[in-house]
Amino acid sequence: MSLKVYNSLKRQKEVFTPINPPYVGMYVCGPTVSGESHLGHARPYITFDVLYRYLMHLGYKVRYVRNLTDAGHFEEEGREAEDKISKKAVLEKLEPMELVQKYTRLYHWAMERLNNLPPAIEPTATGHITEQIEMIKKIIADGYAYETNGSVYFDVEKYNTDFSREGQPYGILSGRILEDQIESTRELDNQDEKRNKSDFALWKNAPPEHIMRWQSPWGEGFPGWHIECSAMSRKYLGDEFDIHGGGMDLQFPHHECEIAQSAVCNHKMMARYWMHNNMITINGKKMGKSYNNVIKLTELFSGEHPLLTQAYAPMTIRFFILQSHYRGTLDFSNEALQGSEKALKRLLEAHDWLAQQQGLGNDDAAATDPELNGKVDKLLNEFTEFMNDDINTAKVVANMFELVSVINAIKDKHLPAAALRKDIAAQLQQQMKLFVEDIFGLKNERADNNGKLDGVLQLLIDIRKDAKSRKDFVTSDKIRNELSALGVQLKDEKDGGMSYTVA
RNA sequence: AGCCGCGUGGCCGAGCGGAAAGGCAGGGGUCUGCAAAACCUUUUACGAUGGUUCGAAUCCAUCCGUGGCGUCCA
Repeated sequence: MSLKVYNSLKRQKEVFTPINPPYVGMYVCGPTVSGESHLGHARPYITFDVLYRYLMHLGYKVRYVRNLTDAGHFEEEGREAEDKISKKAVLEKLEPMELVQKYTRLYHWAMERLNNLPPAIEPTATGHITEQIEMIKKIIADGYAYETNGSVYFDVEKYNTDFSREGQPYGILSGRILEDQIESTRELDNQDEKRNKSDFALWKNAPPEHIMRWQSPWGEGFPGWHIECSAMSRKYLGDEFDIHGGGMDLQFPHHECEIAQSAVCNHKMMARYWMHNNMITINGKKMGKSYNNVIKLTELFSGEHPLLTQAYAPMTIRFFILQSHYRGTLDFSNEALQGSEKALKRLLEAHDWLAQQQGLGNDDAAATDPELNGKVDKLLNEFTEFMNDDINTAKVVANMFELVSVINAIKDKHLPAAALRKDIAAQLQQQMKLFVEDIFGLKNERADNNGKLDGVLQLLIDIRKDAKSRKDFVTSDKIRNELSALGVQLKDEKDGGMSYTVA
């Protein structure tokens, strides 16, 4: 059975066939590092991280490219118009690079906390000005762009006319018809510089106070909003690559413009499979700057935001996102996050216990419970089946929980461990580890302290056991309650054992 | 205006033509010195109205609500 993904370009699920197996090229639109990442940004990065991990698990050699936008229309968050910023930045001697570095570091920190693997290449727009200029020159030379007052615009109408004949009209990805849009575009700055309203900027002339500027054949300026992705994906993945991903809101105009620019330069549809994740909503609305409903990742991790009743761990966020399918909207609320927090805790505790077991299962297959074996086997096999069906992590999670019930039943001896066949038990351990840790990237966030904490707690557990055996409940309760107040929960187990979890 | 999309229990979410996954919360129970955890068990749902079909949450139509794009934003 092979992997199928929903291709936005074709509006249907398709079998994934790489252009040059076993190599896979994947480009995902990264953040603009002029501000902090928020919960909404976490979704595409987690979604495509899981896809990246899954593709590698399938044996593909993946080159994952995710850009950093650090040039162009730039403003630090919390401030207003661009020119004000530039002026203020000049007055305060604030280097654009300072902003970029600050937010890049924060972004990398958040990605690591969310346990997203770093992409193979993380190119920056400022590092590829030359490539962008070269691409723009080529587009002008071919007659699909024109210069006005030091700015360069892409001629969308000409492109649409010519490339429609090649079966690639402008709007092919988002299903828009150019004629329908011409009437509908709103007023923008410098609209009079464009031949048509639907034209978009490839290069913008920089006004004197603009602090980010580069020399170009058209004077000092900065690149347009879409050209970097065309230039950088081409440089690192070639004229035609396998997967292009990003948020649904980028489909139009960003990805549409990328396609047009690349098509002029390479005469190819740049990517075969276009994958778009849906939005995270908060009270039903997209989380975004313009709605003033943004919860930054730092705020989420610390709990410091008026909309938050508590802090949420990065793994809780990751799990919350994986509990839904990436193409559906996901609605944020404290109640939902709290639900995920508890669910994840239960999943990881069962998973940890399972991972520690040795020699689980019964050698004597005849003495095992065929119904149980069949159930576990089926649930495990479906992991792959669901992932192959357009990365349905929600269904995989559902199966994981059915297995958690089985695992806990064995742990608590409600089910005899001997009911499970040896090979099924081994498969259970192997598959749970593979999917929970390697593919979903979930891990216990217990602080790593070289086992010192564990030693200390083991001592307290021994003292408590001792006290209990003497029926000295004052002492045993004191240990339990005071540890609880410190965020360490002791759990008495069936066989007289004790374990703990750190909140 | 237009172009896409969505509306499933208290909450979050799968399913997308054949008896409504899973998680959280709530109820009852087992276990426990008491708890917690765990396990068992259980209440509650397909926006509305028509249609197609032997059969619809799933297809079609209309309506209502709502979101995204359209404009910097994942």
